[in-house]
Amino acid sequence: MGSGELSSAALPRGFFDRPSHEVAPELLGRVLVHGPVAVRLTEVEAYGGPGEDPAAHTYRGKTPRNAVMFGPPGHLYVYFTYGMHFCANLVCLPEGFGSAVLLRAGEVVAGIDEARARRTSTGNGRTSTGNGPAAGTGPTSASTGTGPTSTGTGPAAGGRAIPDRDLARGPARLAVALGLLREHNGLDAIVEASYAADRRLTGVPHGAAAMLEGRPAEPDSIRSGPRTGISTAKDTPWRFWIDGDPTVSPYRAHVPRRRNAAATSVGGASRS
DNA sequence: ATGCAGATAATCT
DNA sequence: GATTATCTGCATG
Repeated sequence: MGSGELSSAALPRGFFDRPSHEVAPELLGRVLVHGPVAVRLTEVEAYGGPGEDPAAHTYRGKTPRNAVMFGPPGHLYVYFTYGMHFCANLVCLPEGFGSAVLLRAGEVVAGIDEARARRTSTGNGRTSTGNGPAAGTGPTSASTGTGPTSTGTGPAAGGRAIPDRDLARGPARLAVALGLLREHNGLDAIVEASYAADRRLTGVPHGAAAMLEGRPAEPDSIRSGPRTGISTAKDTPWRFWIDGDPTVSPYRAHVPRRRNAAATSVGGASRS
């Protein structure tokens, strides 16, 4: 069916009206659409509610930042972290319960040119550190998704092109590829079934999001393990991924960032 | 292939 | 003031 991925039905809100650790594994293989870009989820992490999950943003209760997590299910919780990155979650359980699933990685299945442009340029608040805008002229479409080709096409002299598998490999990269920013915090990812039937979601308007059924991952292919980048609750195996999928991000243990000795010194006469 | 350090700002104590 | 649900480039083996 060619690009059949985008013609799958929309997920109902009830799908997210469950504990996040139950929703998370079933989210693998599903497709999140935002404007022209669609991503097939291959890696996610569940985060629980107040008092039950020390690693969750909601552990200490409701605050202005995590308010969306306490709202109705199926909405996007987008937060800013490390002074430069956005990460996207899908809210679970009914209003009043603060839990969600962090979207850690996926495969871009539509709008690959747009996704690459966002990841390449300084587009979404990304600071182009070392490499400049690369002046990349539009590479070949390769919209079929299949075909591991596209390697040979000129990556623009001077700057190497981002491999397809890395476009949404990691939570911050996934957010950039989908064009999710602060303003999309709270955006509803559940669309009306009638809308899905009429438009077939082949062209979700810019600014709108939609969760599609996609093709759920085979249960036998799902793996689980400890969550990434957290300093607490390291024994809770609430990270789920599709075994063998090249877009799954490598596991990285949390490393306490080495503080600047001068900054922490109490009376430190440390001169720089 | 693996490891480290820097960037950079909102949020919470 | 410390921490952070991270990414990237550069260094080393």
